[in-house]
Amino acid sequence: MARRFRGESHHKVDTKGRVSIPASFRRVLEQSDPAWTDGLNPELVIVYGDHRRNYLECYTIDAINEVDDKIDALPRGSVQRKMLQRLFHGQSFPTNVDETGRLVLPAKLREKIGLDKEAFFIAAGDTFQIWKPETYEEEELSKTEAWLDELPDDFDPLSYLDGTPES
Amino acid sequence: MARRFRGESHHKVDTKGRVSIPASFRRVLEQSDPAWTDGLNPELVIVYGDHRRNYLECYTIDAINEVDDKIDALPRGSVQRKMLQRLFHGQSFPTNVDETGRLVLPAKLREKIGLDKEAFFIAAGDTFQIWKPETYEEEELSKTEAWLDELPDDFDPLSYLDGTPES
DNA sequence: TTGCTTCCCGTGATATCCCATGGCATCCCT
DNA sequence: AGGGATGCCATGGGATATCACGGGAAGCAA
Repeated sequence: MARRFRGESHHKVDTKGRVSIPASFRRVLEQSDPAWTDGLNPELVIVYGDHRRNYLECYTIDAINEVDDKIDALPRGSVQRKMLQRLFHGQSFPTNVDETGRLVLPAKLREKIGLDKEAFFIAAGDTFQIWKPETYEEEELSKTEAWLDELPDDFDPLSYLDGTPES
Repeated sequence: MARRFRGESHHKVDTKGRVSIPASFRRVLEQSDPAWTDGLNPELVIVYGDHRRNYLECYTIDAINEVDDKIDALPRGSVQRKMLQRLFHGQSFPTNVDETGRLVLPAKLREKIGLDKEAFFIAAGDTFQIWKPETYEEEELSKTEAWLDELPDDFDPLSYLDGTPES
């Protein structure tokens, strides 16, 4: 397993759809792109998914290759394979970080998640996500809170790490 | 394995049946045509299939060669071999991208899938498909949704990748 | 001729590339 | 510990190349 993304931050989106990605994320993208060598710009794949997904998920080359390999392993013609191909091959956008460490998000993608002047980045293991800040706050934070509220006051999420069965 | 197609987009079909291929798809077609060198126009094979298929499936040269090899490996005279030959050799149309990055779809093919003024392109692994936009939206998107709707709200299709048993 | 197909040329709209700047954090020298 | 000097980082703007798309004219066949 290559390096992991870590952290969260906000960045401006300019009129051309350009947005700086967190500098630390760039290091991970570089390490996880087999074709990358010093001086080059790392590639990545943005999966935007169907209409109900309201954020962009960014995959390193290693991560997307892993997904592709697994899709290839599914039986040709199976529903699952078709669906996953549609999701990961069809509803995705391959791109690369530019010279100055930015990503350009096509209008289509910005509109899809309602991105305007600002974008919110958050790490998620070997991928990271791009959200419209308002969406994230309203939907995701409240979800997490609701989840935590259901648990006993003194509950420590860490206990999940050791294979505690789900509630 | 050569490069993969990725992404989806809409393009105009003019009165002559010409339609631009997504620029990124062209790069894949070039890489996957053994005869291609800079300046040339890549070849490809359009498989249109029997009457029940309502889209066109486009194969790179490498991809179609792979299919052909597999067909050749089947026992001569077997039903499977005959059917596959009919589908991939008979019901297909070899062509090439033109100078300006377009494909010319003969009237026969356009009529078969009801193509009119606009075409929808979507990647599917090592091939891509051309749909009449309305057909795709009505038939395929609803299928995908039905599939997703059956799943729990917070279900991630990715979990299929790790050998989760079928529901 | 009438209808296709093929080739060549033109054009507006993006997308991409290249260059520029202000703000921090770090390093280094004294 | 001051006080640059240095370098990465986030952001902006203009120039240029590419793309999607349309139209005309030549070639060819019925």
